[in-house]
Amino acid sequence: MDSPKATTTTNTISATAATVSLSDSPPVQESPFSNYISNLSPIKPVNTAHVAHGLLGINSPPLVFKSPHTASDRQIYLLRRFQYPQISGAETSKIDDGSKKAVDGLEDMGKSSTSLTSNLIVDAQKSDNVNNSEQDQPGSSSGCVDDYLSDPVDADCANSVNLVNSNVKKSDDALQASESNLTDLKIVESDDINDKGTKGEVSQARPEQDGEDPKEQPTSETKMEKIKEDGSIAKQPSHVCLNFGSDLLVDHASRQQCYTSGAQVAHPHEPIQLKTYNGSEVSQLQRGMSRRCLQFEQAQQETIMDGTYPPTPAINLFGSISPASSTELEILDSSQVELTISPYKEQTMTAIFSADISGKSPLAVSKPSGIGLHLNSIVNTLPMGSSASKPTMSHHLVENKISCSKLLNLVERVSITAGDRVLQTKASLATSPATSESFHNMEFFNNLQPPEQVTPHNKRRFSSEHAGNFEWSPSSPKKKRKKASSTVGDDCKRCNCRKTKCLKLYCDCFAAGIYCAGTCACQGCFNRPEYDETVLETRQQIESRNPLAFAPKIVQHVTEFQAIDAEDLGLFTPYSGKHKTGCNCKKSMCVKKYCECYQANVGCSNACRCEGCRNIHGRKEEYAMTHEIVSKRANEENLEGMAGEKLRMVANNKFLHAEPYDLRSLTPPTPSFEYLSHGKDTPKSRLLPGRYVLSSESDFSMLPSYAKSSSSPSNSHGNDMLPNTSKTLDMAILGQELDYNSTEITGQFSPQFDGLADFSDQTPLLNPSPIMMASSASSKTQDKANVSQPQVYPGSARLSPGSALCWRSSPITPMTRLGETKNQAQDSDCGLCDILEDDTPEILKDSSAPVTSVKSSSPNKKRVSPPQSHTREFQSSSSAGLKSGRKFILKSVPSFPPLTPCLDSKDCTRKKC
DNA sequence: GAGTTTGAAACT
DNA sequence: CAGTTTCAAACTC
Repeated sequence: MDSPKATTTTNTISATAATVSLSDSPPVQESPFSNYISNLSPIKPVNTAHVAHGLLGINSPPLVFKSPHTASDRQIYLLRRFQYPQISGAETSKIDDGSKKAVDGLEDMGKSSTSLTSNLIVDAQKSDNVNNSEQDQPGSSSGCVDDYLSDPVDADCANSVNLVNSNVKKSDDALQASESNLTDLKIVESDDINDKGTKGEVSQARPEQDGEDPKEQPTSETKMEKIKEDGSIAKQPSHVCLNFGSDLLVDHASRQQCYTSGAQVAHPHEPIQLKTYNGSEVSQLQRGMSRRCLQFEQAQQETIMDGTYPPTPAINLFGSISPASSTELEILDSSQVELTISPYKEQTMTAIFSADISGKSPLAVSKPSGIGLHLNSIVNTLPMGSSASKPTMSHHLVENKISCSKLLNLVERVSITAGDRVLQTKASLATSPATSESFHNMEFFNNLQPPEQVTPHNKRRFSSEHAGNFEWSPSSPKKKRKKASSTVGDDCKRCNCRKTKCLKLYCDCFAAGIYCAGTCACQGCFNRPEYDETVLETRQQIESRNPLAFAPKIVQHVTEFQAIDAEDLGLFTPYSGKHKTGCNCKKSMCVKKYCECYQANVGCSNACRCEGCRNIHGRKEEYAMTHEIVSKRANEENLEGMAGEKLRMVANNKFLHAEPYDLRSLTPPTPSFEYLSHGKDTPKSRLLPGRYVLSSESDFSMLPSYAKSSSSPSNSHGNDMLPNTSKTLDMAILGQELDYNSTEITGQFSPQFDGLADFSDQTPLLNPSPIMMASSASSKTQDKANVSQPQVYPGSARLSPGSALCWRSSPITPMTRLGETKNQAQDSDCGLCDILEDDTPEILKDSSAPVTSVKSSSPNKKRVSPPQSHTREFQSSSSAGLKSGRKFILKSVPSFPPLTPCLDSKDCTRKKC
């Protein structure tokens, strides 16, 4: 290394970077150094502006639209040049003349970028998602260098991306090539530094980097490090971002990156947008990080695009997909992701992001095609293989969270919200703080993915559908065949349809509102984005016949939390969920996957017409029993008027998430427990509790995916009142429900509960995620689950409101609904109630009304009227009242006394009875 | 991997 | 609404 030169150059560079950062982030370090540098380089101001552009640019279709940024970019570019030479070491002098040499630098950049990209690509390939995104981009911009030139910002981004990727991924090769790239990297770093300036603390970078990328740096990194040191800025951020991006596929990655700043992959398109949004918001938290992410992402995209794989090669993953479509899809996904992410992430994050996302979404919205997010599938998957689906979700979440936490300290929040898994993942990450986050992320992903092969999943999820069917169909029929197994990791379903063209409910994908993916072995599949119209039409037809056709079959009572925990523990908590329509098994005795209840890990309920039911998750008989018991309790409690108090409590928002847990623990004592214990398996005991006490919880859990987020908002209403919260959640969750609910509500819990629930499901939630976001992304635990699921769909659903794919999520107007949801709170409540009914109906219904089948009894009405009135009074604002009525009763028992005392007393009383 | 079984979805 | 057929997954060998 040219120590002297390098140092000087580095200093200058760092100074410039610092200045830039300063401009961006006012408070950033103003060391004499930076000042000096600032004085030296007039460019600084430009950079700052530039940065801003970059961020902004990110928002918009990233790479593709470069022109706008040119001016600022160029300036940056110049800076880069400076850095570039510096980085190279030999060319320190260039730094000063960087502007002059800009052209050369660009060329070099291009080369380096290409080399880097190639390297990166390799690494990226590791992270399929990243690659995919990148590839897509390439298609758009064939010439990296040119692109850079045209858009300095992009170039920077690309460079940064490359650097980041290299660092993060440790694709050593990339780094080597990066010498030339180093300049780029430096530029990026400078940006990072700027960001870091504020985040100096966060930057763990160096150590990590060094450790991570011993190879990489030979020159560039070392220089970079020096620069960073000089600037006292850590490079890590960039690295982090890279890492995240890679892991996260397109959407998630980008978003995550922004948030976490760690995402390696950075999906060119979406990520950028995300970053921009995030950046703006995040800026508050950590401007530097966000910016970096954004820039990096862009850069990556561009670099990827430009660099090595520009056009065709990139196609590898998505190649089949049309670039435009892919981009659009990605965008959509990103939007979705954002939504989902937000929920996953902490509320704070979510709140901010959600807002941003919403803003972004528009962009994404551009494309309705997307879609596919399979709320249904998700829902189904959760129950089915909660573990499987969750993992994926958790992964994303975790990743996102992780990055965020590190950067934003969101981790804690995440950990809280997230289930054990998240925590674990975080822990793992945390464990090796020194190591680059990217590493962690990488490892993390690897670990996570391995089981199910993240790449495929991710692909599906992210760009999923797009790529999916097209070229990917590598999956052997077996895979497809094994939905269950397949579902494991992915939430995605695989079908093997031959005659239905995947346009009937026979097709799991279609039924789940998801487009068939490449992993599907279907023949003559029309369930693809390409045939959106056909799909939508078909869906409409089916829905016309059966409005609930696409509604989730299973209403979950169990909270995701439970599921997650159970999974972690190896326990399977079953679910308090139940099959809406019930099964009709005659030979399988509900102990095989032929039985939808069993398949969903749900016990059979009154709705089932099965013969010789032996469902380990809960027998039909038991269900009835528990139902009765519950109903009785509820009635008693209701009578007591506990509900009223509880409602008040809820209003206070005192009880919230915690309660559910507590309730669970508490609830056990309740008769239901006993019953359950009888029931079948120990697990049941839990289940039952979940159903009863949890009813509220269960609601959460069920809703969680969608509603959970809402729960947070609902919190205000009063989480404590499980019912209330559940209601609110439900509301939020089911945008559709809201609509339906409203109608139903008016009707007061008309017997349609099932229908309602179904509606919620059916009606495309628009996007649970959006709802979640809007509602409140707060619910932590739920958020996780929710997030995971939502993420998948959100994008697809959103874009194509019409797209039935998302119907559950009700992609249609998630955002609007959100707002609506609140207003419609009442409606939502109804919807919630419906859901709840489905979920809790048993209990609640029983409690409130006869144990018999929900529909027949229309339990809602019974209870609802009285309690509702109360609830309404209390919570005039929200419609929760209706549901609250039911739930209140149930919940009231546990929640009240919160818990122990009351429960005990109650239990005792009950037992006595 | 092929064939059978099963139950939901679709049809009449 | 009930019965039958069709379908694809789940299961078995």
